[in-house]
Amino acid sequence: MSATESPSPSAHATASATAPGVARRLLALNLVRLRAQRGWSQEALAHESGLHRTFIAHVERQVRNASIDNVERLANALGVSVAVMFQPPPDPPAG
Amino acid sequence: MSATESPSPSAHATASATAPGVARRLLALNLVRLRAQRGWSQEALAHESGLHRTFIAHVERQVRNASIDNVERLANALGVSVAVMFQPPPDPPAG
DNA sequence: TTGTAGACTAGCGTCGACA
DNA sequence: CTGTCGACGCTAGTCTACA
Repeated sequence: MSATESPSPSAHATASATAPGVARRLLALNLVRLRAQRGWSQEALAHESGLHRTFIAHVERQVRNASIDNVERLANALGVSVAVMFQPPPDPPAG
Repeated sequence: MSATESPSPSAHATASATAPGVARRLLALNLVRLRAQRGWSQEALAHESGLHRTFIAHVERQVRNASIDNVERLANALGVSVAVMFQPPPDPPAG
């Protein structure tokens, strides 16, 4: 592991990188969207994911930063992959 | 919001769904892979992501369940999207 | 049905040190 | 350079209750 060959990797903040909070937003957006597609209520999703109702509400409002373990549980309840939870919206409303 | 139209959505545990812990594993796998591609050490990635060295080590060993905010920071440091962190491996060595 | 507040527990995430 | 233990602060996550 000769990482010493690695030159100075920038500083520690790549401006071109993703903006902070996008993950939380994407998660919330996809969460509401997917949940609406199932026609489930927050309570239903909470039951399916085995989490609490208040927690689901907070995640959708982006007032809470969920952990991987729970994000996976949410995706699992929605029948989707964990990766799609952070996927950008399918496409904007064209009409 | 007439979620009442939604009948019994299974029970609460879809066996066909993703197995528990895949997210943690995928994150660890991609983390090591991406980090190796950059030729960075755990310490370097820790510096880039603004996180602690011990935390990076734990995540790679799957002994820790990181939160979205930190996963995004990791992906950010690696210059990739948060979704790719949970993406399955490209493909195994065919040789 | 959903949002929010308050209190509580469990675990995340940091730091320092050693193998 | 990397893995791991001990201690500590902070907040994720739960539960109850009200608007």
